[in-house]
Amino acid sequence: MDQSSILCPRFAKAMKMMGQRWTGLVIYQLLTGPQRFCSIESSLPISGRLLSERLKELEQEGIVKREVFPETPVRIEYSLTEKGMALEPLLRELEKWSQNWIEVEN
Amino acid sequence: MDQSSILCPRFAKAMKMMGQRWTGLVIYQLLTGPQRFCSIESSLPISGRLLSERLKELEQEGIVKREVFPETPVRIEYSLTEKGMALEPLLRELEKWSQNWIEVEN
DNA sequence: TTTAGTTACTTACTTTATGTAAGTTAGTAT
DNA sequence: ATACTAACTTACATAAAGTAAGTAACTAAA
Repeated sequence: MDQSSILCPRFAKAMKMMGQRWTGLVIYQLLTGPQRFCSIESSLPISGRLLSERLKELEQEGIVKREVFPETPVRIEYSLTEKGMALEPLLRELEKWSQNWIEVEN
Repeated sequence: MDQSSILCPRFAKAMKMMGQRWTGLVIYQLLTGPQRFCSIESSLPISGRLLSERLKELEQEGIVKREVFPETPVRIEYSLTEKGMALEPLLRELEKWSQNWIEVEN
């Protein structure tokens, strides 16, 4: 478990983030536009507990922006920052790959 | 936890795979060419236990190919299949994104 | 002919992450 | 007061990951 070749720390960090359950799908969902908590929650098979956790992490990374609208009941919108938007090509590549190489069923 | 919009099952499956710890890094490492177990193990901070598990999963998905050379001691080489190679653009996108948007330290 | 060395794994066990469900907070509306 | 809503939290069970030691098959050295 000692590394002989050095992994680029930026790349390793990005991998650690994207290689976390739900992160990619949450960002993918936000590519369709700003959305509130319950909307993301119902578009993915993720629980509120984890969605809350992931959104917090993504906000800290500067990938997601959280905006509070003091309406009734309160509306909170999540959207992608420029850094988050920059992930679109990556997600489109995964989309393409999955269309070309994954068959469903199992 | 009910989905109102339907997630494409191919994309969801690809996400589940790539959004697993180490999967992306193992494939990234194999992009540099066929390699044996101990070589991958020492190039990433992954343990033998998990590397063995991931390689088995990737082999089952048809992303990685395992070849046994009955030398002394036995040599086993892992390489990417065509399906695995097709993930290169995706990994290059992540590489680019990380160079542009991630700063190291923390 | 014991002893040690090599690669490629397994097994056993601990810690961390995730899944599930119920509960909380703040602000109306009835 | 009671109920309703959105957005979370908390508590607890299960699954996945981390760590370290062990195994199998073979060779090479003492």
